[in-house]
Amino acid sequence: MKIDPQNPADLSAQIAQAIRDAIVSGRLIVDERLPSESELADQFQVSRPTVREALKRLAAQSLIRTQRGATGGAFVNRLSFEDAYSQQITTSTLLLSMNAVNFDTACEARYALERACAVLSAQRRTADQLATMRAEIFRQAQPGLTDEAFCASDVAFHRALVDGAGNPVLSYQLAGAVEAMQPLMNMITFTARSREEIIALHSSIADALEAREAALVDTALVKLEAYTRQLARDVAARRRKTG
Amino acid sequence: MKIDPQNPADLSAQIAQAIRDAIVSGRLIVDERLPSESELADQFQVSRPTVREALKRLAAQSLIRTQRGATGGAFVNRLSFEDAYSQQITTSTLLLSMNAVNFDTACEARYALERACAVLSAQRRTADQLATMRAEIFRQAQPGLTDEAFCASDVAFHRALVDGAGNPVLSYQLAGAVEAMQPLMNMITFTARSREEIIALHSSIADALEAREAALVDTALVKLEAYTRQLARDVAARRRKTG
DNA sequence: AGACTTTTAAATGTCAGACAAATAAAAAGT
DNA sequence: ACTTTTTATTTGTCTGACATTTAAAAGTCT
Repeated sequence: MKIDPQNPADLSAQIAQAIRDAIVSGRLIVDERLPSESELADQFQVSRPTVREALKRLAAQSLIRTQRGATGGAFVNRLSFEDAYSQQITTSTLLLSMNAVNFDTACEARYALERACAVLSAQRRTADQLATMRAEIFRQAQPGLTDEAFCASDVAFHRALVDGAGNPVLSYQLAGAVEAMQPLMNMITFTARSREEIIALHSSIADALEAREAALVDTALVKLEAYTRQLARDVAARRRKTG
Repeated sequence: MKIDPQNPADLSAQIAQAIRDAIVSGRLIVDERLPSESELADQFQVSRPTVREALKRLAAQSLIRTQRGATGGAFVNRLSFEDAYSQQITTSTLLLSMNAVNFDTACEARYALERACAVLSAQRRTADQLATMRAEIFRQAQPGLTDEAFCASDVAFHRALVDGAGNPVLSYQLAGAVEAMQPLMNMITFTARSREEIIALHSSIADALEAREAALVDTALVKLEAYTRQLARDVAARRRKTG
């Protein structure tokens, strides 16, 4: 692991990249302890604060974890699916909000991915996952539920649907797409009437999954997508009128 | 923006989180300049190195960029799709390699997502994207092509297919899935015979896209997935025998 | 006056050395 | 043999300084 002191880029960025490469290439393995900060400073011929900046960069990506104390230090972190989820969610959320992604575009992407899961979910969903979905539908039907709580329940419902595919890689990929859309969905304030319609569609999805009918799940999801986009158009139209 | 000095967590992590929250919530907007490191140190009542560690954490997530010089400083970064791609690719790659994800699981996820794109791609692919795919197929047929180059061309082919959907959010989501699998794919050393088969399937995909026949694209992708998994099984079986 | 050069100020990047706090192992004491 | 104390190591933080980059301000020449 070496760096180029002539490189105009930050030393801490170069050091972080060198260590990152070592991890990705497998030269550093999971749970292996990195040299102490002082040793790294010697190795790279830089000061300890510079090394620390590099290590913080890696920590921000969950590539390492640090422990204080006698046997402490920086350890290569096993990137868990959970860590990956949360990173993907922040990235996706920012991407959508900062680039002013069209609602239709985000919606289309989300349902395209979700329908891909639904086929597998119809084959493999567990009784437990189905029960989760039914419970969320029940919660959604409660009168007096706030918009935020309704949306959160919606996310939980779809999360269960996605997890039903029994493929953690798929779940990870979709977590970002589904959750990142929540702020956009929150902008669609639901009337009692539109909630009813959504709950009905959720129910037909659950029914189809219970019967393991992939085609029916797909149909219901297509309808739900169309309805969601319709609601968004209505909100936009109302804004143009009043605003 | 405040932090809790009693919190046992690292001050730099707390500060990073406080600024991150401000960005995600929109209190800090794109291209806005953060206070200088010294000013932040005063605000948070910590030293400048601590502030710097926090800023490096944010820089590692592409949330800010820094500029030196008189009018320099840290600026809120517009997270580009490209930045998001590369982050997703490293995360996905590590996730797959560190968690010893089953090849079948990764493969299933990848093709499920890709088939979701293919439907849209059949409707919207441009002549340019189709030409890219044909060019990659041509490259793949060159004798003497290394395994690495063949795999890279394979990635480019599928990338064009995904981009054909004309939905940047979908492209972003899939970049990780497709590219992260390349190391796993590289483990399947392709014989001349299996290359032929893959090229034939690629051609049928391109033909179907040219004719805008979504169903045919889907069929070809299903075949390609089945064949890929078959190849992986063969390699695994051969390893058990010889190793 | 206008164009060019030099100076200056502000900001990040880096360094050195120090102390605090946490932690586990080693040493001491009961 | 068990408990307590000490000690060494490592990360976390602070202070202060200097280097480097950069743009604006000041100065100079035509």
